[in-house]
Amino acid sequence: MISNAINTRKKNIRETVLNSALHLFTVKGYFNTSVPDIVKHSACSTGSIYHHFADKKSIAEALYNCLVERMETSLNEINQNYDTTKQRCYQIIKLLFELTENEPEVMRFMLFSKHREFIADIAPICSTKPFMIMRDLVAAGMESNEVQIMDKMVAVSVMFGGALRLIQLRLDNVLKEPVQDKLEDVFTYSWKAIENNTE
Amino acid sequence: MISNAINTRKKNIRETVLNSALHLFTVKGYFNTSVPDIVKHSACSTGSIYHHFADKKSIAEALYNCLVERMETSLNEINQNYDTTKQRCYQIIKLLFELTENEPEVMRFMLFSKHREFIADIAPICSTKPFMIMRDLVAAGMESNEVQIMDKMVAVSVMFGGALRLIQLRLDNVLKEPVQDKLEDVFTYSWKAIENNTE
DNA sequence: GTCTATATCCAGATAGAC
DNA sequence: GTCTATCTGGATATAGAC
Repeated sequence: MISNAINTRKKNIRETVLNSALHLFTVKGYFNTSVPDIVKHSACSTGSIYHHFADKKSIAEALYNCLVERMETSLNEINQNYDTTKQRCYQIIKLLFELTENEPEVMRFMLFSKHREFIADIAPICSTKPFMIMRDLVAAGMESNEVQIMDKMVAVSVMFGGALRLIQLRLDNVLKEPVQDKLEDVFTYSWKAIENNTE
Repeated sequence: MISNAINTRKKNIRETVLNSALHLFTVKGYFNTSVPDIVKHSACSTGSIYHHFADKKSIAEALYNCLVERMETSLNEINQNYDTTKQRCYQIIKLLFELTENEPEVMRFMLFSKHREFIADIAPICSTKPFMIMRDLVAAGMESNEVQIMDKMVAVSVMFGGALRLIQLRLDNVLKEPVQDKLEDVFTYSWKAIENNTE
């Protein structure tokens, strides 16, 4: 789930701990989760955990980097498999919505934890790398005349802001239905906002 | 700043503490702020603080309720002073953008702290009351034919998602310019997404 | 109502056997 | 590499003088 480690058979403490941490961090929050909590949930000993991770903070960091990397890979795949900006944007929202329903914990941790509160020097670049892919994607759409010329930050925010907002509402359980039910709608309207129809 | 207390002259510990707490919570985060930190910053003693607040959590609660209430008032004022959905949406985004630049701490605390992590029983209704005002506003726009008929959650998310996303980028310092510079653009494009032009 | 001094608890982290 | 037992600091919260 977390890593695509090679040695899947031998009990991998690192991975076990990361899975427990992901669960506990998203359910109780980082600060409400103690290392003893992780010990209990993962059934790994304190000693083992501290053998594999320098400290509690490092667990969160490893988790974060791992998930961001996975997201980056998925986004790059979408860029390879689809050619128009419109298709790519659609696929990205689809991916985000699927993740929200299938792995809400992952989504919650990636999008809505305040990482800066517990990860000391989060590389601002890394933190926003998936964001940058999306921004560049929209910018490319402007060059190919698919998207209206406008401020790039505005374009990417308008294109994905609605979907991200829906995800948040869903994770907060304000939205009761699966967020996928809204996929076609939210894409259609968000795209309508930025598309260039003065062809 | 925080409260409109009557007795502004006599040193008001409650208010002083709330101001310090807002500052510290947004800069360092709730969990990285200790009561001794608040003691130092506010220059109020531990004893005084615990005389006015049951515990640390209660400080955050008081702060949160106070800010949400203020926001609610502002939104209601906008509803009174403007009649079309379009104008109201514009004014709401304008308000949010002004708050972002003038009182970024307030904005950060309201929009992006994970309150559920530290406020025990946050009334889900209260937590989303400003959200509900916005939703109802957009819904009213559908009845008056200003806004296309669509799922209300989708509509409110698309209408305000872009602006909220820009605010987040600004608070995270990814966006370097004042977010107001984007006001006209983000409103224009977001509104374009949901407006009804089959009049 | 405000203060200082202090009790209590438990988190994060380490030591050292196996 | 994994474990149990334990240290230590600092956090929340209280006691009690003024």
